Amino acid sequence: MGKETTRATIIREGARLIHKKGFNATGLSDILTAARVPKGSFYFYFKNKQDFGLAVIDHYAEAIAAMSSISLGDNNRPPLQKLADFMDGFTAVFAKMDFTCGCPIGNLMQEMSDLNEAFRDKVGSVYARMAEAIAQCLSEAQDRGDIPVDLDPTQTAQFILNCWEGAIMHMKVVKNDAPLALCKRMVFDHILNK
Amino acid sequence: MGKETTRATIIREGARLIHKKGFNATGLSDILTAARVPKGSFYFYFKNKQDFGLAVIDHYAEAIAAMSSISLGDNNRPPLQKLADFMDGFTAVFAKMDFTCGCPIGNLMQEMSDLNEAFRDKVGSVYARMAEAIAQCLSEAQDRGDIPVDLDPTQTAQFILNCWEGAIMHMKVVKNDAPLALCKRMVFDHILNK
DNA sequence: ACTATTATAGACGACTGGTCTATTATCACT
DNA sequence: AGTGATAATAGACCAGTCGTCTATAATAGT
Repeated sequence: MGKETTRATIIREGARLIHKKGFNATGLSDILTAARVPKGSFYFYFKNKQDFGLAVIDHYAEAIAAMSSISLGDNNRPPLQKLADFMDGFTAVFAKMDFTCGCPIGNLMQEMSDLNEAFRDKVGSVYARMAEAIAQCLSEAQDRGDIPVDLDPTQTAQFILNCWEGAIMHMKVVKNDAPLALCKRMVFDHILNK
Repeated sequence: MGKETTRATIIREGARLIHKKGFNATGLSDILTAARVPKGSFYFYFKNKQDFGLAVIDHYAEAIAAMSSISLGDNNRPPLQKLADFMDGFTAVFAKMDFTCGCPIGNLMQEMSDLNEAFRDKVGSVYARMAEAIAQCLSEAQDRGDIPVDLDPTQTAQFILNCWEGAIMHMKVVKNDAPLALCKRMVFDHILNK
């Protein structure tokens, strides 16, 4: 890979700032200063701020997919261990950021769903893909008899992801990993426990 | 009393708009136009926008407490029924708003925790009080032998509230009550089921 | 070497944000 | 009623917003 394109730099810096401060609280000037790209270039690469925001969501989706596949994609481990690794992996990432920022997709779901239909559609489909990845994992666990047969993998995955996002939200307030640890324990002890 | 209402009107309209669009996306002009209060008056009643925002959080706290006590405060019903009523009550409110807006406290937790320490402290304590109300209810249920003895009411309440907030967040994207219904079912079938 | 295209540069405008000072209306009390 | 204090309003103010525009520089294709 050669050097990063200007467009990619804008997206990367924009993603970082939007993750930290939210979409509306982040100005184009902030982003362009951070990316050391002049304002005039921005409108060469993007139609407007919304168009740019949608590209940032794609960036988040890729980052989350990459991060998730480290744990959920490791088929040398049993499915429930993959799910535990998934949670532990993200917990470690959040800890490294001092429990700030939270989930970029979750943040945009909250902030933008009622403000912008295009955002809502896009974050919704990213969220659905995250749930599918977990559902796939649960399905494998069920095939091996590791979790109860009466659990619907799709529904259960959806619930677990929602719990997890709720825990992340709470984490942003208390600034420690207790909500994440609690979520993991409750899910494994009471939902996935045979 | 007349002076009180002007201030109260600003808070009420501000709370409505901030609930709908978020704190940063809501301008003072929007609020003051809606409240039919001239712009100059605002800084007579509030020190600045942050000071105003904190007052709006208090307003939300009161509204949520009032709404919660309808269900959780009705001691003629068994505790688990109170919790079910609590969920059903909020589900009905959300349905009436076409599943927009979500939880005003949850929204501000997401949006403001990393932007403003005073907001973080205040929404955090409101959130804690919500969890305590549920914990109290679970404790009653435990005393009656309605839920397993090994459940810690405080921790369990925290988990349930986080799940619920995660479900609300998801609701805002899918625009139906499925995440709320799923949350209720999973909590009652797998966490509180003896 | 000479156009076309791609990309950079940043001034500029129309508008909105929150904030503040000056001014007017209202009230309590002699 | 007249006076002083307080309640409330009016609107100026400027920094900052997104977005547009024209001018310039670098690169590619013939």
